[in-house]
Amino acid sequence: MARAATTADAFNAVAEPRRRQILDALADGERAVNDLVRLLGLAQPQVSKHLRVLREVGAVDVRGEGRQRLYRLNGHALKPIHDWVKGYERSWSERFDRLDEVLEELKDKERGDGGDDE
Amino acid sequence: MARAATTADAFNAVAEPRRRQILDALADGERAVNDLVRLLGLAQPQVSKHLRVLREVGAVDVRGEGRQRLYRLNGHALKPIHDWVKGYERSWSERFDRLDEVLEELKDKERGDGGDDE
DNA sequence: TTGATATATTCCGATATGGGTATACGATGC
DNA sequence: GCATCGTATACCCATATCGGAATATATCAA
Repeated sequence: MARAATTADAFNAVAEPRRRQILDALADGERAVNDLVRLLGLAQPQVSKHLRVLREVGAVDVRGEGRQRLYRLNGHALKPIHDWVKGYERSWSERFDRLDEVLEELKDKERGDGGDDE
Repeated sequence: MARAATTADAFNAVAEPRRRQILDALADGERAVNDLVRLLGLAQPQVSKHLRVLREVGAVDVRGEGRQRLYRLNGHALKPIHDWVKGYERSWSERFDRLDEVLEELKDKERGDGGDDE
């Protein structure tokens, strides 16, 4: 138990730049493995291995077509990432800066009125 | 060159569940290390190490206060993640489903007219 | 059947990683 | 100065992971 599993979820799958490249390449449609090999300039086994990881977290689907294996993006698996990181959007979005100020003011007011719990 | 660097960017920093927990814990304000230790139920050295990674990718800032080290969230470092994953939002958002249909129709039409390249 | 093409799997070696434990370092208090 | 608290670092170990090369598997062609 020296190291927690890593490639088991979308966050880890996507932590690898090559895998993000693969997903990006699949963004505009299905692609065969060799197609990706050419696009990414990686060795074929490496690509297959990355695709396996992406498959295991559900980020891509496969479909056999003759001797080819066509991979297709399944962005649904990325939703958890989006959901998580969205919570931090306020940290960089000016749109939220103003909102934060307002919330602060409200909190102050509540405290002044009769805020108690917590 | 057997393995690419991993913890060097925000994607990797955040791939580790504990580190996400730490960020989540910092969401509502500065916290001292021991505070996080208690909150996460991890050993102190582990927490310090995770904090180091988060610091190195800029996801947290530190401030010395007496013998304490107060860590504060810096969500700005997470923006690249948000930006990247946002591009895939259409994959799960129904709001985009209809748009995709329309685009498909347009593509079909173009092909019928005089589509050629690729 | 044999051969070629497309892809997946296996084995290997190098390295990064995370947890555990001990220890070093810095600030504070006595 | 010495003890203590809060935190960071060093060291070790087990394992995961990546890339590379070789090989296995599947499909199609002749």
